Amino acid sequence: MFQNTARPRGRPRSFDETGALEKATQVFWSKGYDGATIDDLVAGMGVGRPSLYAVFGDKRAIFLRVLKMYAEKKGALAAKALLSPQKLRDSLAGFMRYAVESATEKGSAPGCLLLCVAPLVDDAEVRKFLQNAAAGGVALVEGRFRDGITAGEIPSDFPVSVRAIQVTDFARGLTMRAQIGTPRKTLLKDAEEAADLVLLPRGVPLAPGR
Amino acid sequence: MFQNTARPRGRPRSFDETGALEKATQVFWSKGYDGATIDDLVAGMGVGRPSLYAVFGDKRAIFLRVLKMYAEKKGALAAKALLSPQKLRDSLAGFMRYAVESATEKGSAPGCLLLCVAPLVDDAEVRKFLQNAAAGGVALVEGRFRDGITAGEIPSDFPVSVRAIQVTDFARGLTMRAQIGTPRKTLLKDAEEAADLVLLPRGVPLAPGR
DNA sequence: CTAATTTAGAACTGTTCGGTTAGATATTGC
DNA sequence: GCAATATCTAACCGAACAGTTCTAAATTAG
Repeated sequence: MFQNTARPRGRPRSFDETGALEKATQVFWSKGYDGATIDDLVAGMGVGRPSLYAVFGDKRAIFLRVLKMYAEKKGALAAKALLSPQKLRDSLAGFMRYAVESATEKGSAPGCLLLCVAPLVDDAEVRKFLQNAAAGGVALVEGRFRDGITAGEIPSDFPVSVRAIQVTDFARGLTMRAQIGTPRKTLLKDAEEAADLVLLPRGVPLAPGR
Repeated sequence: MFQNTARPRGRPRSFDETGALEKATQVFWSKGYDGATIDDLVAGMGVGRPSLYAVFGDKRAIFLRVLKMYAEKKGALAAKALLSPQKLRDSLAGFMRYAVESATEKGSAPGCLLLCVAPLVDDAEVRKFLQNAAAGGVALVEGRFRDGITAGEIPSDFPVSVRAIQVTDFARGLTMRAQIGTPRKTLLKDAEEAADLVLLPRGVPLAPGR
């Protein structure tokens, strides 16, 4: 019944398109954009060279598709971590914990494709995509803060926009430290501290006059 | 009188060694490590190909020297921004402002060699260097916090270590956002907000029970 | 002025890379 | 079974690249 698209005529492909892209993600992730050669992709994706060009296009096209797939998956999981029903503080901690965990995953290179690899690609479309993705992340956190206001977890004058940006900056910082080899355990602890920090009430300055 | 090293015998060099390394910094900064070819370095440094190999060694060796020179310069300026005699809050803001300003400098690529380029280099020595540099940055901020305690700007139970890490994480986040094209003005404003945040007193939780 | 020494410039070499082409292989339609 | 179609394997091609070599130029020592 699900044979909706009648099997195409010629020799069937020996690879799965999205599966190949997921493998390509690993290649770009571990070798970077410039560092990844076509041969690396051919080997890593399990797709023959001519098929690679025919099906996906050149390296840039593959990278863009990888980037979009990666961002979608990562965004969905981040949203899940952030929006699952729990206390605000735990939502924020979960969000940053997720950043740390995915950046320190065994089997993948440390760091994050969106944060550590893609920004180095000198390409207008990539840049634009990253800006949108970043804005989306902030919006997600902002939304959670606003829900927190509705739920009475934080006061209605809580500086939502500012703190949302700070949460994402923290996630960036944690991810970058993952990339240079900071152990997961350390980063998870720092994520908890960060969650506490961004919820502190806007203060009277510490030594007011000096 | 300062002709301490008697002029060497052969044909004099047509380039200045540290000057060439500074130009190499720009090359790596704008093109990344993998993206920079020897020809790029030859052109950018104003050094002939054979001289480049004779004097500096291969690309990796050049990069390591560039990295050390860059870190030394950047570290000194960061320390200056952080330790100049002013209120603690302004020191911290100055530190992060400096991160933003150097990451959004006109004429250089956005971002930071230590943060955006070097971590992608898959090399044990580079990794080690980056870890030390990161630790040095935290230590610098910690020192400033401790001075603040001595000066009575913050209470003696201020969580120095935690907040120092958070300051550096913020600087990382701001720098990464610079790289994807966030305008300097925005980042400078965020740096100020970050300085305020990391000085907030360790709080009683907002809605204590839930 | 001449020989020795060091760098500069240009050309050379083997390798890797991106992208394409040609022939073999597997599948569908009839 | 046979033609048509689509993919796979392998080889190929020109360009770019890293690293070296060879020769010309600039300087010092004597």
